[in-house]
Amino acid sequence: MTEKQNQILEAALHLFSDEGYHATSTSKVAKKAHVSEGLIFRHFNNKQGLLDAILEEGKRRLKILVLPMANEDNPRQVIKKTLNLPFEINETDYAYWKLLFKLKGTQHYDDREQMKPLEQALTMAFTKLRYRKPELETQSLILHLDGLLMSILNKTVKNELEFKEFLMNKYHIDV
Amino acid sequence: MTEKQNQILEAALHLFSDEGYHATSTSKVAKKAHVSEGLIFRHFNNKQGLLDAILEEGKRRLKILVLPMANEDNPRQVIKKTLNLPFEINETDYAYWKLLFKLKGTQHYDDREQMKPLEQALTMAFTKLRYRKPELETQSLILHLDGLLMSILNKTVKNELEFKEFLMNKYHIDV
Amino acid sequence: MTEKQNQILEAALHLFSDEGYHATSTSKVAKKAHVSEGLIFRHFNNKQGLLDAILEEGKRRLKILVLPMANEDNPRQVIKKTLNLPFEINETDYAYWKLLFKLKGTQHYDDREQMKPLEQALTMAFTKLRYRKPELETQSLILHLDGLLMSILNKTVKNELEFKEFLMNKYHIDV
Amino acid sequence: MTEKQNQILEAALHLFSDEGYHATSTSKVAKKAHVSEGLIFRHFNNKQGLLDAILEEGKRRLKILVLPMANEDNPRQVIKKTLNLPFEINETDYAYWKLLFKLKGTQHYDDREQMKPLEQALTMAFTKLRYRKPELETQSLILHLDGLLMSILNKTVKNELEFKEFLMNKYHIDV
DNA sequence: AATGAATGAGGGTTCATTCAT
DNA sequence: AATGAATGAACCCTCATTCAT
Repeated sequence: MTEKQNQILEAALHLFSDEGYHATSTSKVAKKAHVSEGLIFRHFNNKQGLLDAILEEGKRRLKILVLPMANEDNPRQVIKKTLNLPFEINETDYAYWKLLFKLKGTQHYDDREQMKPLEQALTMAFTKLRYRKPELETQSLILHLDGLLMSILNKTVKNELEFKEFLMNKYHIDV
Repeated sequence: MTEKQNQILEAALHLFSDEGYHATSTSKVAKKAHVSEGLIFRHFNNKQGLLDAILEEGKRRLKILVLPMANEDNPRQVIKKTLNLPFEINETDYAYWKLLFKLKGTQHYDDREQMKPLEQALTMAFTKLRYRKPELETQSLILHLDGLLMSILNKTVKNELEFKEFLMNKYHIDV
Repeated sequence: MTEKQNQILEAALHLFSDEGYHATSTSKVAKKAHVSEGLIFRHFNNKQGLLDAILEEGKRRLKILVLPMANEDNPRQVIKKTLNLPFEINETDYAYWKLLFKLKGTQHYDDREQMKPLEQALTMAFTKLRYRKPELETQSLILHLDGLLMSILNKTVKNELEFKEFLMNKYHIDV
Repeated sequence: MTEKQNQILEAALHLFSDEGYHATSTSKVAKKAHVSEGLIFRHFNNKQGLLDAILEEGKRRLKILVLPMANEDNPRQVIKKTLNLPFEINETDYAYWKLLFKLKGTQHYDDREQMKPLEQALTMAFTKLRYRKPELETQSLILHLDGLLMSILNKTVKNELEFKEFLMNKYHIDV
């Protein structure tokens, strides 16, 4: 992965995630990456190939993000870390998430595969904590997270900290 | 609103919501609506105008969807109806929601305005039911709903009925 | 067939036949036809479609060119008219022939179909004139014609009239 | 002439002659020659230079092909060898001829220079054989040959052997 | 109101060519 | 000599939009 390839990926990631895939022209990407337009096609074949490369990298990052939960034994810690996730998202991951949400339902990209370990960890945690329906509990928490994340990405959440505390309380977790 | 105008709006709604605004050309819309391309511009000025008209209609529908909750006095009924919302979505509204989710973060369309009545109704309900933090409870429920709706629109929900029951139980509501 | 469509076809015919299909850009065609580039694609779908339309018209013209021979009973007249063909080619047909020769071996365009009537007429004529091997005689004459035509199109023939007379003599035909 | 230069020339020859000069990209040539694209330009300056080199080699080969006729004293042998020419073309020369026919009328390449010796030999032969118009006879035979060659290159000749015999007979030559 | 021909800007992509290594 | 990254112009084509009818 050369320097210029990274510039292209970075520029494309931000443009795609801000304005959308179809609304972003390859020439805009080239300009933002300070690179000739032709270079994009030399390295990624075509625009879709560029998107694919970005999504592949996104998968990698998502896997890493989910790792701490999968490796955690303490059930309350699993839930706590999960709830913390949307609030501790960093600059670059931020863009990946935004892009993923935008592509949902159009591109054939399935993030559930990456989510599997998280689901399993959560179900295990809820089981240990003797919740009555651990699978549904997991499903519910993940949907909650999805909505929350989307809301954070669109900057429509006001009282972040207070709300996080509230969620923790719901699952009887000390902050 | 003439017959042809409706054909255009309908065609555009489904194309925009399925493939996305930028991925849909006005010529595709015209073809699907069995109408000349020029007519779109006569009636809606430009492509953005077409989208605006659709969103306006979406607002109207959203308002109607939210009405039953705003008019309900019984707090448990408010919550119940709210939770039922994503499971009872009809064919056409379906497309509107999908479109709205796709536009989130790009188009300057604020659906919170339409959601206000629902928020108020829920906060009122949670207050009546003596929840400790009614506002946060409302926020949480709405995020939950958002995630759920998105998941339904992308057809990634399996056990719909069971899950609905589970949610109702969370809020101590009989089905 | 509108006026502008004709302008496009004409411009393309001459450019394709002078410089070659691949060496001619659609923008050059548009410029020469005093027409916007987009119009080419509206009317002919794509560049290949433009070529196809030209070839179709070429077929039509070729058919007409061959008609007099097919309808002639007098065998010597058949041969005479055939030999006259390459010398009496008009301005526009000229371009068609040139194009056809350039496409030979690349494009899947078979002009033999159009040549069939000529072949039959010639074979009939040679039979009537009691040539020993009429089919081979026909084949030979047509190849001769091909070479001659190609040479004329490339302007490498000097003594046209004298040469025509010579050919006529070969087949014992009075000029 | 290094090994790689030859690979390039060979690859280019076949691609140019099969698909045409303009339809063949330098990258395709590089790939087929198992050579980097840059090398083409180091050795041949530019694409046109590559074509020129091929044509130069073609001239050389044409000269050799024509040599036996120029050196032949027996007039019937001159004609016989000439008529045999298109039927005995070898694999590589095949490609050269095909390319030459494709370039006719576009590139400024004059093969008549190379044909001169053949023309002279033929004219001499026809003179010796007391044909009435040796020059025209030569011209006719060469055109015939051209048409025949083109037809062979495009694989539209069926009964090669029979036809060759027929031609020989025309010039009273025993096979 | 409605059509569809026509436009010109911009789309993604390929091209011949250059340059640092 | 040889590579392959990099360029920018040009390629074919699609787009939103306008206009005459």
